[in-house]
Amino acid sequence: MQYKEYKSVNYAAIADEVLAFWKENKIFEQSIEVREGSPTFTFFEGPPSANGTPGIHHVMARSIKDIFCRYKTLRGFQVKRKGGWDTHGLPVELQVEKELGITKEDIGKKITVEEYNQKCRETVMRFTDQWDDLTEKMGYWVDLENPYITYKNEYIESIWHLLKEFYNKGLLYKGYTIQPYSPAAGTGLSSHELNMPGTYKDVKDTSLTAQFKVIENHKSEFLFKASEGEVFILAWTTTPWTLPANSALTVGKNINYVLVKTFNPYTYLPVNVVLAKDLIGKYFSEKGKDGDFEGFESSDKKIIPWTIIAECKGSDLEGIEYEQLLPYVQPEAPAFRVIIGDFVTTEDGTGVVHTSPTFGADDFRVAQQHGIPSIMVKDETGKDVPVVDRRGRFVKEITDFALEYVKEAYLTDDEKEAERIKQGRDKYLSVDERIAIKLKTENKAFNVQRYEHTYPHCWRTDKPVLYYPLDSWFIRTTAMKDKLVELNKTINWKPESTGTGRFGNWLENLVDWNLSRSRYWGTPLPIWRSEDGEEVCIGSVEELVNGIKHALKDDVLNEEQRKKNESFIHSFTHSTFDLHRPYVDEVFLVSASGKLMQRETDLIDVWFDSGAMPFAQWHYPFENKEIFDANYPADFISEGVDQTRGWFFTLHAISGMLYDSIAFKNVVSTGLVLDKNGNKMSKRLGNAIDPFDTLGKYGADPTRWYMITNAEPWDNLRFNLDGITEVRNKFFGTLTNTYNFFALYANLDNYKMSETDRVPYANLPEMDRWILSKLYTLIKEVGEQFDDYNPTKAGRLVQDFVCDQLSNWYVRLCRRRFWQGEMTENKKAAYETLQQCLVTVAQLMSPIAPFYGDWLYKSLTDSIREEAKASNSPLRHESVHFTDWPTYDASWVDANLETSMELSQTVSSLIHSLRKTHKIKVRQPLQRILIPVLSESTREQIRHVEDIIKSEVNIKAIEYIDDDSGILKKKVKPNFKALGPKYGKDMKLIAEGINQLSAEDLKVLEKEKQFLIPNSQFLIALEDVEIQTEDVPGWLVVSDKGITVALDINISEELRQEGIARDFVNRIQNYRKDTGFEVTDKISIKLLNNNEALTAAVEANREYISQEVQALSLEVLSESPANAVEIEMDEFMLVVTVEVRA
RNA sequence: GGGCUUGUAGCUCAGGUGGUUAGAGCGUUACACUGAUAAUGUAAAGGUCCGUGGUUCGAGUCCACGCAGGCCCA
Repeated sequence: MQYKEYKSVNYAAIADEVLAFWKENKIFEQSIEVREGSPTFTFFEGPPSANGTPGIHHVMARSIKDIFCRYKTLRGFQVKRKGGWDTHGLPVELQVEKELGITKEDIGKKITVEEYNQKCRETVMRFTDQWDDLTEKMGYWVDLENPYITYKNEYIESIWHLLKEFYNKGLLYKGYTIQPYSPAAGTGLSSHELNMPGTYKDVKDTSLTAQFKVIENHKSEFLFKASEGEVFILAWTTTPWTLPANSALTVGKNINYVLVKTFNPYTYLPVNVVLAKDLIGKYFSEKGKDGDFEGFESSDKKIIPWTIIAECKGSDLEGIEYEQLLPYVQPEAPAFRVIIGDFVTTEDGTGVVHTSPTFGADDFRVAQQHGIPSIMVKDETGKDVPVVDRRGRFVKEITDFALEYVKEAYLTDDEKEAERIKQGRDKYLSVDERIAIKLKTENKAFNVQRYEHTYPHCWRTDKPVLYYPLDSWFIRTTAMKDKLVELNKTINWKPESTGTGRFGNWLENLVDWNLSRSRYWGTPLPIWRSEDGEEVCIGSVEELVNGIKHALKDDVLNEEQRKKNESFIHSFTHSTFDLHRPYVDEVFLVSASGKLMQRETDLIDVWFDSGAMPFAQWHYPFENKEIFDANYPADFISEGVDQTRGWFFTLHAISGMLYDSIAFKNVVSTGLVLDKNGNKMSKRLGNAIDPFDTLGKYGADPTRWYMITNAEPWDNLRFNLDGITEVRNKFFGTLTNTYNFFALYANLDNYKMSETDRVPYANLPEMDRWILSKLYTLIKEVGEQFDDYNPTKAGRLVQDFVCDQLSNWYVRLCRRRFWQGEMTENKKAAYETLQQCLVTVAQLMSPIAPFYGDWLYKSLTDSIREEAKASNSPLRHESVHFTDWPTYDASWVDANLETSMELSQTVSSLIHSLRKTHKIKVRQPLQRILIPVLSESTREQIRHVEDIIKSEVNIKAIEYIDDDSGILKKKVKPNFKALGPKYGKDMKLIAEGINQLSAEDLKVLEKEKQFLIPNSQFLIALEDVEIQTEDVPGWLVVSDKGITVALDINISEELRQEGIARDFVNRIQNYRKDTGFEVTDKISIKLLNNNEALTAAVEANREYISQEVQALSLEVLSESPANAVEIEMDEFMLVVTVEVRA
């Protein structure tokens, strides 16, 4: 037996079987070895974190990665894919804390940093077994023998090298970010701490709407033209103490603003103010609208008149300059202008946001984007500091309020009393209140109110937090923004919108990358600093060790520091050192001027870890320079679209900024895997799908095929197990059936393919040429889709070919060729053609369904492997994954033939439809069909496939009628596409005219190629209409896709008898099968003559019947034969004996 | 609140540059076929193309504004 036959197929079992084969023969390793010396195709693995268990979405994401690596291997590239593990970061820390029952506060108290980090290191790799298992079971080929692991010293050393590069280029600097800060506790608060219950409290604060006086110039001209006198922009704040630090006003680009003429409610001076149109009602009463301006001065001033004198968009206000509101401290660069921000709303205030980059996170970001400086003062060491100190007090430069707490809550009762006496008032007035008073008197306040809102408080001191600038280390991405934007344009994004939209916008609005994290488990920032700002950035372990040695020579260090340094040197010489905290914190260096330098305690953002992987995975530049050079940048990466600002960005930023290169050429950003109802999967909700269960039950191939072909990778996938069942039955079932059909008969015929001895094209039957034409077209299109990184379309093409063309048409129509007669050339051609189709399908599908593809390939070709090896022909490979992608050969493609076959399919379908409506079953032969054809080429195309149509629908003859026959009725339809551009508005008239054309008119049109629509001046051309045939009088007619078919349903006696004979054959065949006869058994039949019509039909078709059922004799008896059985036929009762003849 | 994205049959999805009757598979129903048979074929039913406006002779397709879901960011 050349070909294995399979009774029932379990796709999970196939995967297991093939996996065992892969493992035993190291097929993955070989698939890389066989391409040694070929061009490389580089893939970067975005590392998963192994501290969680894998989910079904990982199967999806990794299938995408796997597909293109396999595809490129087939295309002749060597594809190395190094696996990796992401090991640092907050999730690991949180998990450890949860398991130990501790909080961040306890680190260094209940548990040492050393122990804590040790615990993290153990935890993070806890689930690697599960991950490895999934990787294997889903058929993902990635090198897990030598993965990169981000916590390794080598990895960290590479990162340090990169950081030093940034440092040397002046792109790594110490700045600040705005973070929640508790002056009372003297510490920053994490978002976690801010989210603790009870931190947000309702408080009443003094809110203030300030008037910012606009400077008249060309930008603001339109405001002054519309008004007389001074123009102010109104901005609202609940923290008046931040006003001395104001350096910009932010408006919303699309918000509508108005200029209102009115009076200041405190000074009663005439003013013109700008605010959002939607918020007019908050500041002005309806009574004062368009009120009496003239009489205001002499009135009781209870109703302030106002009127709108101009309107504009926020974008019109951009760039307008204004006078500094509280000019205590001058900025170092031009400030005080209107900028655009996306966080402005019209829910509160005036639709204009007072912007202070030192005391607001949004403010900081938007100011940085627009190059607006912060209001800062120099401290005693010359360092820039904000106008509020770390205890929450104004600095001395804010003269009116020097050294006063900005929040009343920071004062004790005693302090308050002392202040009250100093102020000389009955009651202590807070800084906010006194700023309000000051502004009121200076005609700079438009509205002052007590305002109740919720505000976060420090969970330890219960005092309000400040948003305050805290030290942070940054990478100056803004300096290289243009370059990053330019480089991005050379990346092929799938889908494009992620690249231009989400990623492109992100780059356009770039702010400096904040690297600092105040944590314990991560890559330490390799910067050592002295108290007065001398610093060194360490770029390698060697540098560090040299630095330590140098420090030890000096006498700056104390005894303990020396000891710790020596301890590090000791661990280094014994190769037990660790670049994590706390060890690196215990390294003390000495600056050039002989000052002690300690490490900045920050860790770096874990995203830098993953973005550094192109370099760090190879320990570059300390090792593997050649490998790195050959594998940079990546040809292809793929991750979830949520990584756009994560991994995609960090890869891009590091490569772009340091090496002026993109990090990846092609990127597929994938969507989410949702549950079948479109909800996010989560273990908590219990709607998560277990990947191991799924793979075990359905097999990796149907699972992967379903995920890939159901939705394009970048769309969200609604994951439904029923979908896998469908794919399994429809696609894999059909394909396996087709293979089994091939194997069954090939084995019976003892057929064995040869790669060289093939039936030449000239001798191939039409059917074979057709399916091969389809096959070559398929090869081309599938390749194009894979090249375009669209696996969905590639898979769907393969699926359609297998189900619709190969199985439902080629095999179904060619069945006889396989089972009848001796091994003729025709039969040989059928085997060869089918086998070629199947082998090719195995190749084309193998990137998506790697186990099944290999299984199919091997089932089809194992029997000739030895010969193929000997002759070094294409099928010599043990695995489909070593083969070469089939070459597209246009000479096999016959478009004309493909059209013909489509016509035959259409015509057959039409006749089936007619038969059905008239309840004439296919087994009843009919005499003829009539096909009206309007062109000779159509006639030729149908004639080509006449035999196929005839046998498919069981008719004797096909006749054609054309114009000359005179019986053809034609229908004419307007061709809108052609008419539209010519006539436009007159379309309706013309369409009506065309629909009313008579048969005679049509004739004229066809003859003259043009026609004047009656009662109009519209001269239409032949191509302006579509002419179709409609009716054949006296026949049963149906049309579709421009083809009309008429069926002759007269059943002659002869046809009727043939129909009966076919029915008879059918019953005998069923009987043979039910009784368990072998396919090759010859039989004898005895039939009781109990009906003349039946007997006559049998007699008339004796030869046909005998041949079909392999009867050596067929007797009609007048008496019931011995051991007769009764078989029902539509109108008859067969009484027969059917016996095997020896 | 902002950016990106999705919305077509009960379900999952197709529907270049606008062209008048919007398709496929699954599911449902009916019928047929019967040496691929735990397979296969044919057909029927099933649609406010998310909504509202607009552009156009003509809109599922283009534009605007909404609604609903998703992701990321605030």
